[in-house]
Amino acid sequence: MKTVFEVIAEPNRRAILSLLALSEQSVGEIERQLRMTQPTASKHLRVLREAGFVESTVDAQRRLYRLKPEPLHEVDMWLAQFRRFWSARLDALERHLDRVHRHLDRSSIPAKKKSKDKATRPKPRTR
Amino acid sequence: MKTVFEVIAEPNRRAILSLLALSEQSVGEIERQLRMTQPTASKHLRVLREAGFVESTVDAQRRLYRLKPEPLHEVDMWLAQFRRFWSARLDALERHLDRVHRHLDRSSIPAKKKSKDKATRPKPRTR
DNA sequence: CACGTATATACCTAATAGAGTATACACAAA
DNA sequence: TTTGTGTATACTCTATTAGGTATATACGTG
Repeated sequence: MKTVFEVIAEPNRRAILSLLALSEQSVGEIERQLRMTQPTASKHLRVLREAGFVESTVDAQRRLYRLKPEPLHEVDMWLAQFRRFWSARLDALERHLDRVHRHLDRSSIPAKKKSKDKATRPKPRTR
Repeated sequence: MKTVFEVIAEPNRRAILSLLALSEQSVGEIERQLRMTQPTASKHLRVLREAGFVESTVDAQRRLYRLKPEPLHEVDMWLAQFRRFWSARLDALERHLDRVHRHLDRSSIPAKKKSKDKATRPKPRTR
């Protein structure tokens, strides 16, 4: 079975998920709103269902699909390890580390964050 | 160029990103830690670089790669539309809506959240 | 310069995915 | 039962992708 990341790599599937985030939809409604053929919609829904992103209930001839959040939550948790790189709180931390760094350098000229100061890089070496 | 979602669909690339979340690494360090051949590492790094996930600086023969957060932030923002499905705050909202719903139904027996009450579903129809 | 190290790239191949078309199946209305 | 509607699936075709091997390029050392 596909990983959650492979599942959301496909644009039509992401579109279906966004649609289902608004409300449950039948296959036909999805087809029409997203301008895809019926087999294409059904096939993507199958992938989403098998990966746990959606579930369906029968309503006469129709199948009503709705979102199940677990796999998306999993993606969210994977992202956790990177959040400090863009959260506002890190900006503050970075500024703090910059200040400390400049202090340790005893440089009177305030260094830019992206300083290419040779001394801070590991020595070239041969293995 | 690949979408951010296609980029992170590949497990080796996700592993590289996780590694770079810890600290910048040379190609050789990535190869060894993730047990991939050198060309494989270089090729994945190229994809990551072209999509803006990483940047590299030259250090003698080595290239040091480090994370750039923008594309991952983009994924995070895409997820926003789904967060209400798993956030604690929604649980409260759902309970609230359930209460309201039961009240409108004038049902004396507390209905379960997943009630399959026919009356709440759209009528079958022919187009 | 010759040689070793680090990385990038070209080329080939196998596997896979997604679209399209046709068809099967389930249900409902007449 | 016949017919129309809604959905799933089988089959085929094409394009893309990732890995492997070989090679090119850049740099450093002696």
